[in-house]
Amino acid sequence: MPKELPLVATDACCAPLTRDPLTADQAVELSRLFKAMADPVRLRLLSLIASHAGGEACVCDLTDAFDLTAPTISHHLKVLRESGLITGERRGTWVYYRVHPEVLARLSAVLIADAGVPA
Amino acid sequence: MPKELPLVATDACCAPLTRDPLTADQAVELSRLFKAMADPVRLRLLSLIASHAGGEACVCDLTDAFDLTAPTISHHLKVLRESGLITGERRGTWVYYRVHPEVLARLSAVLIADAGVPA
DNA sequence: TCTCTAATTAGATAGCTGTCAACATAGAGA
DNA sequence: TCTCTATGTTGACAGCTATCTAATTAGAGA
Repeated sequence: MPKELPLVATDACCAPLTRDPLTADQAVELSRLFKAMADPVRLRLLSLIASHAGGEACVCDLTDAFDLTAPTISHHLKVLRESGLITGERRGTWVYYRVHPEVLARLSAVLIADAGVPA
Repeated sequence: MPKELPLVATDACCAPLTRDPLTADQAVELSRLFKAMADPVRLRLLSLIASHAGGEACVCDLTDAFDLTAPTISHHLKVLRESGLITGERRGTWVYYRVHPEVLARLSAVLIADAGVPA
Protein backbone atom coordinates (compact mmCIF):
# COMPACT_ATOMS: atom_id res chain seq x y z
CA MET A 1 0.00 0.00 0.00
CA PRO A 2 1.55 3.28 -1.04
CA LYS A 3 1.69 5.79 1.75
CA GLU A 4 -0.31 8.98 1.61
CA LEU A 5 1.36 12.29 2.28
CA PRO A 6 0.40 14.11 5.45
CA LEU A 7 -0.79 17.15 3.53
CA VAL A 8 -3.37 18.18 6.06
CA ALA A 9 -1.45 21.33 6.86
CA THR A 10 -2.64 23.29 9.81
CA ASP A 11 -1.20 26.53 8.53
CA ALA A 12 -3.76 27.80 6.07
CA CYS A 13 -6.52 26.67 8.30
CA CYS A 14 -9.92 27.87 8.87
CA ALA A 15 -10.18 31.60 8.38
CA PRO A 16 -12.71 32.30 5.64
CA LEU A 17 -11.31 33.19 2.27
CA THR A 18 -13.46 36.29 2.32
CA ARG A 19 -12.10 37.83 5.49
CA ASP A 20 -8.42 38.38 4.77
CA PRO A 21 -6.38 37.93 1.61
CA LEU A 22 -4.71 34.54 1.49
CA THR A 23 -0.93 34.48 1.61
CA ALA A 24 0.84 32.92 -1.34
CA ASP A 25 1.69 29.86 0.76
CA GLN A 26 -1.85 29.42 2.02
CA ALA A 27 -3.11 29.68 -1.54
CA VAL A 28 -0.71 27.00 -2.77
CA GLU A 29 -1.70 24.77 0.11
CA LEU A 30 -5.43 25.19 -0.49
CA SER A 31 -5.14 24.89 -4.24
CA ARG A 32 -3.69 21.41 -3.78
CA LEU A 33 -6.92 20.30 -2.16
CA PHE A 34 -9.13 22.00 -4.72
CA LYS A 35 -7.05 20.49 -7.52
CA ALA A 36 -7.71 17.06 -6.07
CA MET A 37 -11.44 17.74 -6.25
CA ALA A 38 -11.36 19.43 -9.64
CA ASP A 39 -12.33 16.30 -11.51
CA PRO A 40 -15.79 14.77 -11.84
CA VAL A 41 -14.53 11.23 -11.36
CA ARG A 42 -12.71 12.14 -8.16
CA LEU A 43 -15.72 14.04 -6.82
CA ARG A 44 -17.91 11.01 -7.41
CA LEU A 45 -15.33 8.72 -5.82
CA LEU A 46 -15.19 10.96 -2.79
CA SER A 47 -18.95 11.06 -2.59
CA LEU A 48 -19.31 7.31 -3.08
CA ILE A 49 -16.81 6.60 -0.34
CA ALA A 50 -18.24 9.13 2.10
CA SER A 51 -21.83 8.09 1.61
CA HIS A 52 -21.14 4.35 1.63
CA ALA A 53 -22.45 2.25 4.49
CA GLY A 54 -19.97 2.19 7.34
CA GLY A 55 -18.16 5.24 5.99
CA GLU A 56 -15.84 3.14 3.89
CA ALA A 57 -15.88 1.50 0.49
CA CYS A 58 -13.87 -1.19 -1.21
CA VAL A 59 -12.31 -0.36 -4.55
CA CYS A 60 -14.49 -3.07 -6.00
CA ASP A 61 -17.54 -1.06 -4.93
CA LEU A 62 -16.23 1.97 -6.75
CA THR A 63 -15.08 0.62 -10.08
CA ASP A 64 -18.51 -0.46 -11.26
CA ALA A 65 -19.87 3.07 -11.06
CA PHE A 66 -17.62 4.23 -13.90
CA ASP A 67 -16.89 3.41 -17.51
CA LEU A 68 -13.18 3.50 -16.76
CA THR A 69 -10.46 0.94 -16.42
CA ALA A 70 -9.19 -0.14 -13.02
CA PRO A 71 -5.83 1.63 -13.44
CA THR A 72 -7.62 4.90 -14.07
CA ILE A 73 -9.70 4.53 -10.93
CA SER A 74 -6.54 3.61 -9.08
CA HIS A 75 -4.87 6.75 -10.38
CA HIS A 76 -7.71 8.95 -9.15
CA LEU A 77 -7.73 7.27 -5.76
CA LYS A 78 -4.02 7.95 -5.53
CA VAL A 79 -4.55 11.65 -6.20
CA LEU A 80 -7.21 11.78 -3.50
CA ARG A 81 -4.92 9.85 -1.14
CA GLU A 82 -1.93 12.09 -1.73
CA SER A 83 -4.02 15.18 -1.17
CA GLY A 84 -5.00 13.87 2.25
CA LEU A 85 -8.70 13.66 1.45
CA ILE A 86 -8.93 9.88 1.87
CA THR A 87 -6.99 6.96 3.31
CA GLY A 88 -6.80 3.41 2.11
CA GLU A 89 -6.34 0.29 4.17
CA ARG A 90 -5.79 -3.21 2.93
CA ARG A 91 -7.81 -5.92 4.69
CA GLY A 92 -7.17 -9.27 3.14
CA THR A 93 -7.79 -9.22 -0.55
CA TRP A 94 -9.54 -5.89 -0.66
CA VAL A 95 -8.54 -2.30 -0.06
CA TYR A 96 -10.98 -0.08 1.78
CA TYR A 97 -11.05 3.68 1.53
CA ARG A 98 -12.54 6.27 3.85
CA VAL A 99 -12.62 10.03 3.79
CA HIS A 100 -10.96 12.41 6.24
CA PRO A 101 -13.96 14.49 7.30
CA GLU A 102 -11.75 17.13 8.96
CA VAL A 103 -10.25 18.04 5.62
CA LEU A 104 -13.66 18.49 4.02
CA ALA A 105 -14.78 20.47 7.04
CA ARG A 106 -11.77 22.71 6.78
CA LEU A 107 -12.45 23.46 3.14
CA SER A 108 -16.06 24.13 3.95
CA ALA A 109 -15.00 26.59 6.63
CA VAL A 110 -12.66 28.39 4.28
CA LEU A 111 -15.43 28.94 1.76
CA ILE A 112 -18.12 30.00 4.17
CA ALA A 113 -19.05 33.68 4.11
CA ASP A 114 -17.39 35.64 6.86
CA ALA A 115 -19.85 36.67 9.52
CA GLY A 116 -17.55 39.49 10.55
CA VAL A 117 -15.38 39.86 13.61
CA PRO A 118 -17.46 40.50 16.74
CA ALA A 119 -16.42 43.56 18.76
CA MET B 1 -16.67 43.54 -21.22
CA PRO B 2 -17.01 39.85 -22.03
CA LYS B 3 -20.07 38.29 -20.57
CA GLU B 4 -19.83 35.64 -17.91
CA LEU B 5 -21.66 32.39 -18.30
CA PRO B 6 -24.59 31.74 -15.97
CA LEU B 7 -23.03 28.59 -14.61
CA VAL B 8 -24.63 28.86 -11.20
CA ALA B 9 -26.66 25.77 -11.81
CA THR B 10 -29.33 25.04 -9.29
CA ASP B 11 -29.34 21.34 -10.04
CA ALA B 12 -26.43 19.97 -8.07
CA CYS B 13 -27.22 22.23 -5.22
CA CYS B 14 -26.79 21.95 -1.60
CA ALA B 15 -26.95 18.36 -0.45
CA PRO B 16 -23.68 17.43 1.21
CA LEU B 17 -21.30 15.35 -0.83
CA THR B 18 -21.17 12.90 2.04
CA ARG B 19 -24.87 12.09 2.19
CA ASP B 20 -25.64 10.63 -1.23
CA PRO B 21 -23.42 9.74 -4.18
CA LEU B 22 -23.23 12.54 -6.69
CA THR B 23 -24.70 11.89 -10.10
CA ALA B 24 -22.34 12.17 -13.04
CA ASP B 25 -23.96 15.46 -14.05
CA GLN B 26 -23.73 16.93 -10.59
CA ALA B 27 -20.08 15.93 -10.43
CA VAL B 28 -19.30 17.61 -13.74
CA GLU B 29 -21.10 20.73 -12.61
CA LEU B 30 -19.30 20.89 -9.28
CA SER B 31 -15.92 20.04 -10.76
CA ARG B 32 -16.17 23.15 -12.92
CA LEU B 33 -16.27 25.30 -9.82
CA PHE B 34 -13.47 23.41 -8.08
CA LYS B 35 -11.39 23.62 -11.24
CA ALA B 36 -11.78 27.38 -11.18
CA MET B 37 -10.41 27.42 -7.65
CA ALA B 38 -7.69 24.86 -8.27
CA ASP B 39 -5.01 27.47 -8.81
CA PRO B 40 -3.15 29.50 -6.20
CA VAL B 41 -3.34 32.71 -8.21
CA ARG B 42 -7.08 32.42 -8.65
CA LEU B 43 -7.61 31.61 -4.98
CA ARG B 44 -5.68 34.71 -4.01
CA LEU B 45 -7.59 36.81 -6.54
CA LEU B 46 -10.85 35.52 -5.11
CA SER B 47 -9.68 36.24 -1.61
CA LEU B 48 -8.35 39.69 -2.49
CA ILE B 49 -11.61 40.66 -4.16
CA ALA B 50 -13.83 39.26 -1.42
CA SER B 51 -11.87 40.82 1.42
CA HIS B 52 -11.39 44.19 -0.26
CA ALA B 53 -13.08 47.25 1.17
CA GLY B 54 -16.57 47.63 -0.24
CA GLY B 55 -16.62 44.01 -1.42
CA GLU B 56 -15.13 44.93 -4.75
CA ALA B 57 -11.69 45.49 -6.21
CA CYS B 58 -10.31 47.12 -9.32
CA VAL B 59 -8.03 45.04 -11.52
CA CYS B 60 -5.36 47.62 -10.75
CA ASP B 61 -5.64 46.68 -7.07
CA LEU B 62 -5.07 43.05 -7.92
CA THR B 63 -2.18 43.12 -10.35
CA ASP B 64 0.34 44.50 -7.88
CA ALA B 65 -0.05 41.53 -5.56
CA PHE B 66 1.49 39.19 -8.13
CA ASP B 67 4.67 38.79 -10.11
CA LEU B 68 2.65 38.16 -13.24
CA THR B 69 1.86 40.14 -16.34
CA ALA B 70 -1.49 41.88 -16.76
CA PRO B 71 -2.68 39.46 -19.46
CA THR B 72 -2.08 36.54 -17.12
CA ILE B 73 -4.13 38.15 -14.37
CA SER B 74 -6.78 38.92 -16.95
CA HIS B 75 -6.82 35.28 -17.99
CA HIS B 76 -7.36 34.12 -14.41
CA LEU B 77 -10.11 36.66 -13.87
CA LYS B 78 -11.80 35.35 -16.98
CA VAL B 79 -11.72 31.80 -15.64
CA LEU B 80 -13.26 32.97 -12.38
CA ARG B 81 -15.85 35.00 -14.31
CA GLU B 82 -16.84 32.13 -16.57
CA SER B 83 -17.21 29.81 -13.62
CA GLY B 84 -19.70 32.21 -12.08
CA LEU B 85 -17.60 32.93 -9.01
CA ILE B 86 -17.14 36.63 -9.75
CA THR B 87 -18.58 39.39 -11.91
CA GLY B 88 -16.82 42.34 -13.46
CA GLU B 89 -18.23 45.77 -14.17
CA ARG B 90 -16.57 48.59 -16.03
CA ARG B 91 -16.92 52.02 -14.46
CA GLY B 92 -15.05 54.63 -16.44
CA THR B 93 -11.46 53.67 -16.95
CA TRP B 94 -11.42 50.85 -14.45
CA VAL B 95 -13.05 47.45 -14.16
CA TYR B 96 -14.30 46.36 -10.76
CA TYR B 97 -14.81 42.78 -9.69
CA ARG B 98 -16.89 41.31 -6.89
CA VAL B 99 -17.58 37.77 -5.78
CA HIS B 100 -20.88 35.92 -5.86
CA PRO B 101 -21.19 34.86 -2.22
CA GLU B 102 -24.01 32.41 -2.98
CA VAL B 103 -21.71 30.30 -5.09
CA LEU B 104 -19.11 30.10 -2.35
CA ALA B 105 -21.85 29.34 0.15
CA ARG B 106 -23.15 26.56 -2.05
CA LEU B 107 -19.73 24.96 -2.30
CA SER B 108 -19.30 25.27 1.42
CA ALA B 109 -22.63 23.53 1.97
CA VAL B 110 -21.68 20.69 -0.35
CA LEU B 111 -18.50 20.02 1.57
CA ILE B 112 -19.95 20.22 5.04
CA ALA B 113 -20.28 16.97 6.93
CA ASP B 114 -23.77 15.56 6.80
CA ALA B 115 -25.50 15.89 10.15
CA GLY B 116 -27.87 13.14 9.15
CA VAL B 117 -31.52 13.32 8.18
CA PRO B 118 -33.72 14.06 11.22
CA ALA B 119 -36.56 11.61 11.80
C1' DT C 1 -8.92 63.86 -33.26
C1' DC C 2 -4.73 62.36 -30.93
C1' DT C 3 -2.62 60.32 -27.10
C1' DC C 4 -2.25 58.07 -22.82
C1' DT C 5 -3.60 54.39 -19.70
C1' DA C 6 -6.48 50.23 -18.26
C1' DA C 7 -7.82 45.94 -19.53
C1' DT C 8 -8.59 42.24 -22.67
C1' DT C 9 -7.72 39.17 -26.68
C1' DA C 10 -4.78 36.37 -29.86
C1' DG C 11 -1.25 33.27 -30.70
C1' DA C 12 2.59 30.49 -29.17
C1' DT C 13 4.80 27.28 -26.06
C1' DA C 14 6.20 24.46 -22.10
C1' DG C 15 4.38 21.64 -18.64
C1' DC C 16 0.69 19.17 -16.51
C1' DT C 17 -3.12 15.60 -16.51
C1' DG C 18 -6.58 11.92 -17.62
C1' DT C 19 -6.67 7.77 -19.92
C1' DC C 20 -5.26 3.33 -21.54
C1' DA C 21 -2.56 -1.14 -22.29
C1' DA C 22 0.92 -3.85 -20.32
C1' DC C 23 3.10 -5.32 -16.41
C1' DA C 24 3.84 -6.00 -11.36
C1' DT C 25 2.48 -7.01 -6.62
C1' DA C 26 -0.26 -8.93 -2.72
C1' DG C 27 -3.23 -12.12 -0.48
C1' DA C 28 -6.26 -16.32 -0.54
C1' DG C 29 -6.78 -20.85 -1.25
C1' DA C 30 -5.93 -25.34 -3.57
C1' DT D 1 4.23 -23.78 -4.52
C1' DC D 2 0.96 -22.54 -8.16
C1' DT D 3 -2.92 -20.02 -9.58
C1' DC D 4 -6.57 -16.79 -9.34
C1' DT D 5 -8.29 -12.28 -8.29
C1' DA D 6 -7.85 -7.43 -6.58
C1' DT D 7 -5.03 -3.33 -6.79
C1' DG D 8 -1.35 -0.65 -7.99
C1' DT D 9 2.62 1.02 -11.11
C1' DT D 10 4.86 2.22 -15.59
C1' DG D 11 5.13 4.30 -19.84
C1' DA D 12 2.94 6.51 -23.60
C1' DC D 13 -0.01 9.88 -25.67
C1' DA D 14 -3.65 13.34 -26.55
C1' DG D 15 -5.70 17.34 -24.68
C1' DC D 16 -5.72 20.99 -21.48
C1' DT D 17 -3.63 25.07 -19.03
C1' DA D 18 -0.58 28.80 -17.18
C1' DT D 19 2.30 31.98 -18.93
C1' DC D 20 4.36 35.20 -22.03
C1' DT D 21 4.72 38.84 -25.96
C1' DA D 22 2.32 41.44 -29.28
C1' DA D 23 -1.68 43.45 -30.80
C1' DT D 24 -6.39 45.33 -29.71
C1' DT D 25 -10.28 47.73 -27.54
C1' DA D 26 -12.34 51.26 -24.33
C1' DG D 27 -12.54 55.38 -22.00
C1' DA D 28 -10.47 60.05 -20.34
C1' DG D 29 -8.64 64.20 -21.36
C1' DA D 30 -5.92 67.65 -24.03
